Amino acid sequence: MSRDDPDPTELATVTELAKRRGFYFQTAEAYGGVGGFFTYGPQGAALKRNVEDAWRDRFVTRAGHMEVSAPDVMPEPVFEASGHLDGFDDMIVECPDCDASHRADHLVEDDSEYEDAEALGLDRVADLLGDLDLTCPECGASLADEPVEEFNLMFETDIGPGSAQSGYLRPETAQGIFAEFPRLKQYAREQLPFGVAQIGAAYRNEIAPRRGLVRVRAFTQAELEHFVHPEKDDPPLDAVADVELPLYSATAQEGDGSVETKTVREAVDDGTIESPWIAYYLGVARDWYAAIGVDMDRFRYRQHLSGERAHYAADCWDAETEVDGDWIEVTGFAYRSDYDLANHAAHSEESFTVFEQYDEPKTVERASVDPDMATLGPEYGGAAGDIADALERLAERDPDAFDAETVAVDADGETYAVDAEVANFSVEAVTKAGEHVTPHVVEPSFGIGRLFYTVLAHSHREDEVDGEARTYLELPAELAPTFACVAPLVTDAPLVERAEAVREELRAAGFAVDYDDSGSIGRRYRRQDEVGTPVCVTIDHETVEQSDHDAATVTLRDRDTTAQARVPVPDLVEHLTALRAGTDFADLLDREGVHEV
RNA sequence: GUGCCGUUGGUCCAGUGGUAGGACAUUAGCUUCCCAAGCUAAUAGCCCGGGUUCAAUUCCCGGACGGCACACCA
Repeated sequence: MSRDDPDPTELATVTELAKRRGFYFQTAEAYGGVGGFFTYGPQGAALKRNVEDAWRDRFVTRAGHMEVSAPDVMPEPVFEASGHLDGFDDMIVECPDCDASHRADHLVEDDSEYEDAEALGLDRVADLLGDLDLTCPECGASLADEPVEEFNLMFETDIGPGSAQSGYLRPETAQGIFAEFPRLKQYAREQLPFGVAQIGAAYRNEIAPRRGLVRVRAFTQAELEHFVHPEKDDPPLDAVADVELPLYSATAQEGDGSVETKTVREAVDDGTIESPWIAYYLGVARDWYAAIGVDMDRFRYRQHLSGERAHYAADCWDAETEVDGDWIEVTGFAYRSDYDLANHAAHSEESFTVFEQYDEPKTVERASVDPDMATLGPEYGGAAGDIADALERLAERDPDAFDAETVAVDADGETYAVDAEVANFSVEAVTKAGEHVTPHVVEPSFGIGRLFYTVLAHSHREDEVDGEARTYLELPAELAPTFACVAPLVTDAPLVERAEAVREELRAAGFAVDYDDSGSIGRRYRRQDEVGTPVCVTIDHETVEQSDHDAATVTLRDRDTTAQARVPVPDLVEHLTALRAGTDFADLLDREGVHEV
């Protein structure tokens, strides 16, 4: 399957397999189901966990970053600061004739000079619909007197009894990192750069959940917030310089261009990717996607068009995979500058900067005042405080003003002539040890559910074995929910006993092992194939008859090729460990004690 | 959220104004003994609420859920 050959039934195939084999299914089906919510079944939960572990391994452990776990519910002020409370609001107006609903703010923007109609508020936008004589784009009916309703994509909840405090289910995990930045920077000893990751649930009350796991109301995100110095930190580009990226640039999307493959280095040098940090992560992520089983023929990086880019993001790329004939966004890579930290700093009392010490302290001359409030207070009453502040600003701006007998300052709209002596003006040498820096943020934000869905779809295979149709999941061994299935060839007591012993041994060694002694061996192999179990271990008569019990051999059967090899039982753990780490089944045959069947 | 279509064992489907049938799957037994074989048997279903009717899984209305299109996707 390639992008030239989309399969419109892929969604149906994956959904059917998912339900039947316990990967995922709709939540609360017993109660009619609920839109946009899915429950991961036994195989799915294991596969999802393995995807998360693979992500953690690559983007946290190997990168030396830290991982945190914040609550799903955060208090309202967090989302006031992040902009979600306003920005996540949609202003909806319904057409009285055809019932189509539209974004009222967009209609106003299209027909007026306003660029951000949402900021005008509900009432004003409702008035504008009438003032501008706006009509329904669908049927042309007048929208003049229609009510404009607010729809917030965040789930709201009350914290504590009564209406004490409002909280929201987080619409992205990122804010749980930004809001805790003051603590996290302490932990990182204020040393840039450092990265903080989080894997967790996020919630959006989508208007129209769609297409299985693609658009849901509760989903798992894996986000990394890499805090870097705005000028001084550069990514280790050399590590990924030669990684080839399928890039679908904004220019290509606007013209008749197509996906162009460039190395990370080329894309940075020719300016296709503006931010070296983003380029770095596109490179790291590309190899990671390939490793977890994303089909690279059905993968691309798409640059955001200028219109869809958030205003704070200098450069923004999405990783997209093709499933069921459509491209879906699985990761967003954004250079968020200091947008988030600056906003939290403005809304809270905490400091969201790190203190960067100079190599050498710098001494600068600074003019300052120390107004004599005992004089100012009685003389100017309530204005005294503002006058003192004004004097201070004036000292910084225009120190010469204090040379005169009296100083003129503006406060509260009036000009006051203050005795220069009362201001206590002085110029002193101040030693600066460093400065406060608001870090910039590089954010790769992964949608685990969509990746999970992509991996399922892209690993799905159909072939024929001995004239019989077969379906299997070609999952990377590292990701397989069940790693091995142990099976007695037939249900004779000695074979069953031996098989159970092997099963226990492998489980004790840390493998996810299934056991199956039902029906014919072929049927059992097919069952495991369907959930992507990489290897089956079969105990046969030969196993129990072999005189040297410790050297008895079993059959290993490979999922992808159905090839078989005989290996001694004592070597099983070693061989399976190698397979799980990515060794090819064919390479097992070169190992001592192993032979082909 | 709007429009169209749909919802029948675990899964995929057929069908009916008098409460249902297949295929696959599952379980048990026989058989077979390294790739979904065969035979026998068993388990298991009409999305929810209201209406029309002697009788509704079937017809009508509403809801939930799903698919497609449009809208939406910070």
